[in-house]
Amino acid sequence: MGTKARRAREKAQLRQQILAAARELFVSEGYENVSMRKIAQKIEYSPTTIYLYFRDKGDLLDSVCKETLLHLLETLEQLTKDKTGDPLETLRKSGQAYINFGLEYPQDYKLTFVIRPQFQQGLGLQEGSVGERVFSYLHGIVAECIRQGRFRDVDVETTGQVLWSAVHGVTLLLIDFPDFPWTEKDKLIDAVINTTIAGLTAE
Amino acid sequence: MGTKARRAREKAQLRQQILAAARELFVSEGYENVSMRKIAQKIEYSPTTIYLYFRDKGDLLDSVCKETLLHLLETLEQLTKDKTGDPLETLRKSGQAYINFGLEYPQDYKLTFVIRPQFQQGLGLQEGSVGERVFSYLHGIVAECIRQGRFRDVDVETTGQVLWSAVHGVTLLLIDFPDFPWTEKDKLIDAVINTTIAGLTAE
DNA sequence: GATATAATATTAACACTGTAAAGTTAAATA
DNA sequence: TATTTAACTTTACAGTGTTAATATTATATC
Repeated sequence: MGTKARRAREKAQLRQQILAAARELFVSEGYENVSMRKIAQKIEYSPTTIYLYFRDKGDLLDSVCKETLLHLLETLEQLTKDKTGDPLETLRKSGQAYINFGLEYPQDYKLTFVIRPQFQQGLGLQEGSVGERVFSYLHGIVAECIRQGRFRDVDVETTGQVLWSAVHGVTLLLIDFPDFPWTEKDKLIDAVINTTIAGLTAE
Repeated sequence: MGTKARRAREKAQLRQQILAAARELFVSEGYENVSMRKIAQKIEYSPTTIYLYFRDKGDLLDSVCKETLLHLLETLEQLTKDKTGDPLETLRKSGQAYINFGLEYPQDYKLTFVIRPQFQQGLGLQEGSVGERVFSYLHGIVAECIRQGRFRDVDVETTGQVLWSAVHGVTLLLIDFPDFPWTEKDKLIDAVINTTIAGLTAE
């Protein structure tokens, strides 16, 4: 009596196929240049079939972004499997990883942190959401730095938000203004991270 | 024989009227939710008349953003009329002013620094452009700080870009994620600016 | 195996989009 | 007054997200 299970599996498969097609097109053509019809064509279904799996185009975007956040979270957590070591160093590496993620998948990053808040609402940060988990990851590291007395300010929230501002800022600028006469990219990234951490530790 | 002059004046007037209508709608409804027809209706002309004054919707956006950059530049320059005083303090005030500008006109800021690079190309930074003038303003202050030996790094470009990353980052985050549990807004802004400047000055 | 039922996919339609081309009207020049 | 020029509008096209109605297919029941 596994037909039911098989059907569910097939349904999930098609859903995933739609999602993959949507992501590919969003990334290559830009969210607003992708029509439901284009996505449908790519998966060889009629346009309205998509609506059986997703509420609307915005829901499709939401789902793509959720995957991206999960990917980011995994990338970050991978990095800090070895809990040992200086938390300041962990923070530095996490910042690097965050920025690198953004630059490696610039369009995915923009979809999640720019386009989505523009069309939908902000990040879903409700209890247990992926977004919330990314932040508690950051908070964990920052809290450990504070616990060891490495930071001037002892406010985890503010400190975390300052860090986020810095990495988000440089990531978006590098993505959005590729023609700007940046100093050598890696030098700039290092400078942003070092400056911010130095500013937080300075007595 | 002032008819020609009057006609030119009228033409410029209508252009300005279109621009004003476009800005109002872009700001209140969002760029992608504004149609040429809506703009036309607002100024009580037919939709295609706009095309006699602007190449296309993107050109309209460009022009709106150029005005915004000019407004930003004036705001910043206003602030530093009195050249006296600590350049570090000037930098601090400029950072504050930049962020405040973004938060006071969030949609205009996003149009210029997010939407435009998405639909058109980046900032127009060619010689003498408004964008270029904003940057040379920043460079001037940073250069003075470096001249007085206040910064660790002596690279004007990198230092300027680090500062821009910080203020751009926090501005966008505050605009894009209004529901995020930010620490008190002014506290965060102060923290970003103080941290960055502290990081740049730390020995 | 035939039939009823449920799941899945499609077709047709609506009101809207940016913008190119052609047509119309009013003003300036000759 | 006739003609050219400028300003503006009408019409049209190909495309958009999405809903409602319809059709098709696969499963469950007899």
